Amino acid sequence: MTEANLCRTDLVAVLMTVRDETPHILTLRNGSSLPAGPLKSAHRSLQKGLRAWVEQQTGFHLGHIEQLYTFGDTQCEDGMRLVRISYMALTSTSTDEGDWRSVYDYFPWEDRRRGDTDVILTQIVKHIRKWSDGRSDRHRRCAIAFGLDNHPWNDELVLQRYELLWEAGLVAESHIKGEFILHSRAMSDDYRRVLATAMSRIRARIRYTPAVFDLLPMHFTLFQLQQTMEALAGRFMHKQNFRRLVLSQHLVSETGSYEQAGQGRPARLYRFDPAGSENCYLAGAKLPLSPVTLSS
Amino acid sequence: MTEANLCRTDLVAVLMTVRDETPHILTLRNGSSLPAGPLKSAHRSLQKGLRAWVEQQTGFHLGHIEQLYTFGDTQCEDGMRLVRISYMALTSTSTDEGDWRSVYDYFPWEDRRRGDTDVILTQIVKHIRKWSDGRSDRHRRCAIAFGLDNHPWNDELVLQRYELLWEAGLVAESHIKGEFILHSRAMSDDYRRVLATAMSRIRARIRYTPAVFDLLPMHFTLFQLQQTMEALAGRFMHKQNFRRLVLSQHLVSETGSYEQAGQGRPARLYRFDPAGSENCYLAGAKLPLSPVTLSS
DNA sequence: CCTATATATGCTCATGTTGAGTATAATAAG
DNA sequence: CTTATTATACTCAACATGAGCATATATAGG
Repeated sequence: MTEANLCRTDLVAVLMTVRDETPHILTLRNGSSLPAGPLKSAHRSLQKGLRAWVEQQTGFHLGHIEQLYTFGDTQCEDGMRLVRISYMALTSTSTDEGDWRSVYDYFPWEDRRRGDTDVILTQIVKHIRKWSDGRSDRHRRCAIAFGLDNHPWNDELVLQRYELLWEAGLVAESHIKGEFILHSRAMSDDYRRVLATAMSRIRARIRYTPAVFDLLPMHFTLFQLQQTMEALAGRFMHKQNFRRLVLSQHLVSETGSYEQAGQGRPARLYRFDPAGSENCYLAGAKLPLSPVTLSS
Repeated sequence: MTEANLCRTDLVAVLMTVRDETPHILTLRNGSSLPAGPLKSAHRSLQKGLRAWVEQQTGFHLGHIEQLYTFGDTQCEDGMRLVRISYMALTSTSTDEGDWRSVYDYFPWEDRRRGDTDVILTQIVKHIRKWSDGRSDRHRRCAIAFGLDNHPWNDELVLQRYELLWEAGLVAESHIKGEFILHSRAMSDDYRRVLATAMSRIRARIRYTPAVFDLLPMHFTLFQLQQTMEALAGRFMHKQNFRRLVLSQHLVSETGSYEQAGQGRPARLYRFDPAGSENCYLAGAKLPLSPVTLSS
């Protein structure tokens, strides 16, 4: 009964930072792999183990760490199952060391800030429509994922989009060989799916947790904050409204000093204010709850 | 280097349903354990393996299945690490078979619909204030988790609350022996933490995915839907506004028939409408994004 | 010094969403 | 017929959001 539950277990890390207004990840083997290694039993929790392992290997200080997903689909040569536990870790440390690559090399269709992304998407739509032709379930999934038929573009659906492209044979990793492969960087061992999971997760996280601040220096301008959000979301935001939103939540407080002037009026510098972070529900519980209060 | 990554791997399932306006879970060993078993290598993906395993063991049809978290803290007798991959599964099948128990037996403080929950919470606050006395970080965590100091009660923080109680030595499973233990049902092997994770997750899920409908029969009234949500959230909702919200999202469509009248005016019966489910962001992306549309 | 340009910041306003009710409709029980 | 009970419809103030205009403060070039 219990002889079958021995598995090889690996940790996989998506180490993310934002530089040059673009999210970057640490890669290995010429961009085709993510940092991964066997689970050592030295640490009490997996999370602590991962932190220690990555910090030791890379020398970076890690901010927010989050477990993503545990994959068990892979079979080893020896017939044993390989379980891979994936994590996302954020860092603001930017070094030239290590092979950092833009996330959008792997998902060019996810950066809606570039004007030419529409060209890629038009291409995708053409092929994916062919794949979903006559299958209403596929058609609906595509419409929702890619924002067709009056559906809005939902930037959090990175994983759904990647899986559709995989199913339709439009990426190199796919199990079927389509006659057309999208121009984008591939990865081995399904690591690109792990990366898609990470992007979905971070795009969701920045909305209602203060996770972005782990990607910023101690002091920053509101526009730097905005640009970091934009880099992750792959979308432009309305500058004045972004200010209003952030300031109204008291997520940041003024440092009193100003940015080293470049062009134009110098911007105020702010720091993250943890005291306001519990209000960081930019989105949030919109159920029509009746109020509940407890007298402390 | 690779000799250390052999682990025992177990699947753990939180099988949830709602009956009698209360969320229930399937338990074992007199309520002290959850269904768990070794990972068999028969199935291609973990998710499919779990579904087959639970459906075979229990005979229930499972709706929404979701991976919760992978725990690696446990050490076996033989020195090998035990990795436990936990899942939540929803079912609307209600049978008398199996040892189903109310979730609120394990977390009485989470059901804010009962008037006497305030008594429990007052008790908790008394002890937890003592524990956090003079430690501002602890004080802040408690305030946010338990809705003190003008913080609103956030029903999604089930796990945070449980972990605080655990740290403070107020639950039986705790590593430290407090002089006071809260009246609530305990579990072995940290299963209660898994359950807390599941409750946190489902309370988040019902807000912006149509997961609730997996807990309802095919046809239902709006008030049944509301009561199911209330059971999970542990909160009462405003009836008229709940209707408005659900109907405005086109999440349901009328069946044309009416409930078998009990008291009062008979209620219309509805069914879930998957066509509207992509609008199920009751909460959602409230970033001030600039609009993006793609001409299909 | 004056002007053009660039950026930051402040403010307005129409529209939509939410919280908290009041009002009305349709049934059962007495 | 009256009352109790539940379902459903509608109102209204407060607040949040999307979109844009207006002003402030810097640099660069004449």
